[in-house]
Amino acid sequence: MRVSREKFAENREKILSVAGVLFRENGFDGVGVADIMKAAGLTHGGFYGHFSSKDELALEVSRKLIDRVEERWKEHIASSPDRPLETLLDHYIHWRTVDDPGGSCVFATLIQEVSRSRGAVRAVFSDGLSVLVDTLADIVPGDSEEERRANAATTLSSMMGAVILARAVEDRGLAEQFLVTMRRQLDPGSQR
Amino acid sequence: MRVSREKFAENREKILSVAGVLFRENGFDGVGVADIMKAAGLTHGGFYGHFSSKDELALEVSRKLIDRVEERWKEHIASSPDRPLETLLDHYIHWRTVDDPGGSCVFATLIQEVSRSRGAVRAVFSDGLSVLVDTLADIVPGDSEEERRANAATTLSSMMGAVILARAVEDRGLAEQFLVTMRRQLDPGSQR
DNA sequence: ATTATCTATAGATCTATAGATAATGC
DNA sequence: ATTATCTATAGATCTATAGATAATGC
Repeated sequence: MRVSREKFAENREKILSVAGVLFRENGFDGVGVADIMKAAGLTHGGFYGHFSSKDELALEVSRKLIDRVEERWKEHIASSPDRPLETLLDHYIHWRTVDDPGGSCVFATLIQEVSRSRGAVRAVFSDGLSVLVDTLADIVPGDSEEERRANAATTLSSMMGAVILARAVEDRGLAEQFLVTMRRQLDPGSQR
Repeated sequence: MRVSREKFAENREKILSVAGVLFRENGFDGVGVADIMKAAGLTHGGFYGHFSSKDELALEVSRKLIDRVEERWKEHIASSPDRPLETLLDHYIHWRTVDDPGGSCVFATLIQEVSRSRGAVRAVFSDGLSVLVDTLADIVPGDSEEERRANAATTLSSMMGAVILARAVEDRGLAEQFLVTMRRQLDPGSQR
């Protein structure tokens, strides 16, 4: 079944898209090429017409998902010039994020697995975090550039830490504690 | 080759111990039974005389490593009655933790993988986090029990978040930023 | 101390699965 | 792009045996 150039490109996007969800839900090691192709409505063997290996797919997906996080953050910030940090925090520290790992921030789902690895994927994640710190440094409170960068670093750790822990606990009340409490603490209107 | 009762028990502990390191370094899915047995100086087949499955081993190892974290935290706290939180933070938010995933806090290495799973291992991790919040609630500042529990939750997220991110970035300067900045921010002597 | 029994381990093997390749078809 | 196939790997099982433990005897 040969397919048009257009359909080929479409299939490739579909593979990238379903892989993005499945990788975030199950980890890179937790999904197989066959699973991904099945979810994309294609057969196993066809995969290698699009990507030379599962690793290459992981790299492309990582790039795409990290770009998406960066874009989204910038959109939230741009959409609310008078309270950009509050808007960003409202979107990030939220049940939606916790309950939909397959559709939210890659870092909150895959950082640990990636940190154990070496190579291109790790580098992409590492750079992505660096960009997020830079982005936060522009909207976080602080009297000097240095202080703002410091605040950006703690804010990033805290945001992601809260979501990661909220996902880990089975007690919804405790999970909520992680979210609500952190949201309140990071609010620049309230303190610090 | 039969082995004395004592040696048998010793072998079991050795398996648990090397598995504890290898799991933290590579993830549960990242090490095989054969790898673990080899590291323990035994052969693959012998494993099933000690544990009925890899899952059972993962559960025992999880229990052991989580108990160890709880104990360590209590020791740090007991060792320094006038500044328990500072002492705990000094030990946790440290290069030692970042650079030795195989020998430090299980949560900082395996939470994401475990969060994706269901079953006994997940439950053990979940309960473990709950215990750590309780532990922190006793030493964190706050005017009411409620406020202390809230502070405990944010402190836990922040501590772990900082270590997780510090491990993820390749730039040592940025990693240090995550650590040093968070250590300073969480210091009860300085603010909040 | 001898003999019989028991059992932890080694090593081989089985089965399922996963990534990857090759042949075929349109 | 499909379908079949290949190869490597991983968890798990099986069998034989070294050698520890238990029962017996002096």
